[in-house]
Amino acid sequence: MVEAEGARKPARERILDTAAELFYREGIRAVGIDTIIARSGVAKMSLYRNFASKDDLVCAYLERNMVQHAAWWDRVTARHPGDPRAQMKALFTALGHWIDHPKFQGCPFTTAAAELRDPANPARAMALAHKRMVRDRLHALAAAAGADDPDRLCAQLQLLMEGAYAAGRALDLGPGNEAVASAAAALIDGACGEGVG
Amino acid sequence: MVEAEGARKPARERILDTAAELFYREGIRAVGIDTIIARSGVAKMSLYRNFASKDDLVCAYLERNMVQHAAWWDRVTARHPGDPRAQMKALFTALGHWIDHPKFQGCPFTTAAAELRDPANPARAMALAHKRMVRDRLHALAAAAGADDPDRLCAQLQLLMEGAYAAGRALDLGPGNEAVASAAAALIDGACGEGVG
DNA sequence: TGACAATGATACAGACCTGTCTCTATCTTC
DNA sequence: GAAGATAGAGACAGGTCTGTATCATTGTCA
Repeated sequence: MVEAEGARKPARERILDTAAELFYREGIRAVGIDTIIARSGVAKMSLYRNFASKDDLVCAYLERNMVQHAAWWDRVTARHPGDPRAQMKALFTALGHWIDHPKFQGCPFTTAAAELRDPANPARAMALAHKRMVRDRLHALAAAAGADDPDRLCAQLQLLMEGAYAAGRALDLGPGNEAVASAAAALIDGACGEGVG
Repeated sequence: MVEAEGARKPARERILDTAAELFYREGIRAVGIDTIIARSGVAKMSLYRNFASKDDLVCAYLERNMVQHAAWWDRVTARHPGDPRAQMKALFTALGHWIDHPKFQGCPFTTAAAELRDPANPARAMALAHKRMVRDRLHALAAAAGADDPDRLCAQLQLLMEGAYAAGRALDLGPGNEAVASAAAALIDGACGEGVG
């Protein structure tokens, strides 16, 4: 049950690691199965024994990203227990830092939805479901912070969040972190009353 | 020199019309040459006689979108001559309406950049150049409106703009127009002083 | 009528992509 | 050592994609 430290990872993990890196950096459609197996040093049949299809692998990639995103969210908000206003601001400050990271390539879910337009695609459905989950968590924070209109603040903040992802990926807007955090603070303070900071 | 009204459009225009519709609705990589020629009722050689390659056709598609976008921008700002603050607000109000249109599928430039990751791709370069042009126009408006920090306001507004494009395309955020316009107004008024409306 | 340009139709080459099949090698567990 | 699970190697089928080549057709203008 205990994995030895130096042991080689099982094929499934190596495939998923490689696929995640390539899908994120180069795009889902741009990365073929052959590239993934070559880069992960795995036989093609090992891939198809672990994943039913490329679509299935893409779903596993998004699934893992959802877990990582939820952990990131929890980690950031945990720094301000019981203070939803500070939690929201901290999320956008952290987002501003993240989009400046050299490996940043935009939101993997937004990108996946942009690449996979077929409404029947399960990976697309996962991406949209993730966005709804983010909206719900944002809405809960907005309501807990006592916003005059939680619906409006939630929508405004999600617009800002998507904008930060898009701007950080494709644009050269300079250091975007300051604009992200300051815009979020302006919207939050405007919606919750200036009283508490 | 005068085109007859009922005359059939030349092949080049028919190809570009069809390609623009399909590229925008279904994505660039998802639409093949064969689909474009079948839908536009054109021979394959007519396409390759007018465009050197698919990449060239994609560039022509983006080029035409740049012209249309500039015309849209001019049309909206012309409604408030000499009033840069009202011009900025009007742009975001119009953007909010546009993203609710049933045919809206996001920003064609952002989507193109998401689909075409190769830095050497000329279409990608065009998309990024367009974003820089938008930034410059926004910055000019922010400065003319007397913003305390035009750089910051410009960056904030472009984040919001990209967010509106992303949210309208892939998400079901409900009527986003109100959130777009209200967030823009809050940021603009906060940066320019509440005095003038 | 005849020349010329633009266009349609269609076959084809070469590359790439997903997914399957077969055979072999290794590793664990008894 | 034997059995069974896991994985590597590589050929292959069937489809799609871009781009080229060939030949027939239409429309225009003189």
